Amino acid sequence: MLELVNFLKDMGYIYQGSEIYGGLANTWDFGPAGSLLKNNIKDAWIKRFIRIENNNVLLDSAILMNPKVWEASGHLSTFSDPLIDCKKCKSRYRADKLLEEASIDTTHMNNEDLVNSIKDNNILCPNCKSNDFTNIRNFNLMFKTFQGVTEEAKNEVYLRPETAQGIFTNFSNVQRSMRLKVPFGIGQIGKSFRNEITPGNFIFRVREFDQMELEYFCKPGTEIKYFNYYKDICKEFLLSLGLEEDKLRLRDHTKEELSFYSNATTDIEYLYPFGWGELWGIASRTNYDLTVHSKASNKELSYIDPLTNEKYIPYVIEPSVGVERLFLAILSSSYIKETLDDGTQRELLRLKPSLAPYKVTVLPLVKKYHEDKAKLIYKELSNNFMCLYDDTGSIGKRYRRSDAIGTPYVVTIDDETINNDIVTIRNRDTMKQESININKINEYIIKNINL
RNA sequence: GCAGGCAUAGUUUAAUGGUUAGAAUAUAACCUUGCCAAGGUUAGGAUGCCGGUUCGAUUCCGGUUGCUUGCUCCA
Repeated sequence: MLELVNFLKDMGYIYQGSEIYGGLANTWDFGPAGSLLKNNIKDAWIKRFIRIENNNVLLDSAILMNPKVWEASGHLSTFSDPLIDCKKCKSRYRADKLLEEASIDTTHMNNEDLVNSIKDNNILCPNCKSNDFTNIRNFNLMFKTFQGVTEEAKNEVYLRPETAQGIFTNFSNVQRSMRLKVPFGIGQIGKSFRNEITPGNFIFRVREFDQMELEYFCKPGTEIKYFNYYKDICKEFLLSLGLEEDKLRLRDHTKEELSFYSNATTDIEYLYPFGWGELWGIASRTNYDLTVHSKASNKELSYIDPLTNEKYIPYVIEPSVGVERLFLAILSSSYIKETLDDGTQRELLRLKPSLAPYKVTVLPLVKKYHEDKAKLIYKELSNNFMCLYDDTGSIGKRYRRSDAIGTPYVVTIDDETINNDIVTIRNRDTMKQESININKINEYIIKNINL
């Protein structure tokens, strides 16, 4: 993992956030190569879940929303933990967890009840066995900020902890303006923010992250069919991005584990360098979200079937994946240490060509003879792909550098190019070289890259 | 948030209470080279940050920040 982090920094993929000021915990910046890869991942998702699935559409809703949204969705109350500290040994616990461990039902308790119950039942600190606890402090996972010029409570707003609520609140707008018939889906890619207690594992758990969420609305009773359908295409999508089948597993949530609003949830997990971790959550959320928003806003959020005139609140299937987690999974599986014939090792990224930040590296075989022509070809190819130009060091070194950053093709310009317009193009995966006319380069690459 | 460990060029590292902190690799320039990390010359680049002890601190002490292992937690 540490090797990968260093390598990614070296290749311009990921740097630590605010590095020159000593960093800021768990923030990461995506460099030139990383930001291109991130965009390619998002493009691939849009292609598969919005373009190819014909009845799905895209949305880009605001990060800041009316606080009533979070009240209605339950995030203000249930998205927070009641934390208490032991005054003696400074250990920190969740008050409800402490009581539940003593088999006490906390379902309807507020903070005051929890404190009293801990006292009444003489619950001891599991660490030092004392019974001297602080009061409960609510730790809400949502970031709070202020809208407007004064920091008054009435202007409090939250950074969204998920993109989904922007979809639910726009359900009617989207359905009517695009004249959509159930079943249909609304997808969104955007930043979400969670003030996690314990972030870590590089970019796996961060406080600021990109989500790619789809809410697929369907008729009640058909949700399991679509739930299974999306489980399949999510997995198929991951395989198409180059993840290994034996590093993926589907894990169904048990009844106890299921969120209160869900009747089925499956996590697709990936075997990261640090172990198995959740990559993609696919949840059947019933009609919970639209129902609570309909009640809280006093707006009709149901759908009338145009054929049967049946009126219902649609059920929803939600496949939700974090871009950073997918990014890390893709890089983990493409990062390869290869031992060469002479015994030396090299590191490279064997990225799928469609995801590679740069598609072609253009090299003049000898700088002083071939530079002008090479630059001309580089400029021409840049009309169609992200390209890199490299004229420093030996030709072999430049081939290797191109491989390291994950570029699938190298075009080399030599005397043949100057005299006859013939270049050498080399494929990283097959290591095969071909001589082709400069007019055929575009065609050659498009043919081999599934854009 | 608690407890422990760690912190020297981009990376891997050496050394030291006292002269200019040494190397490898990477990077850049020039020469050479005509298809897979060749060679030569040269250049830039480091003791995380703040404070204390001391004539003098990268070294000792305290704090802080970051990383890391365990605990806690992850609707």
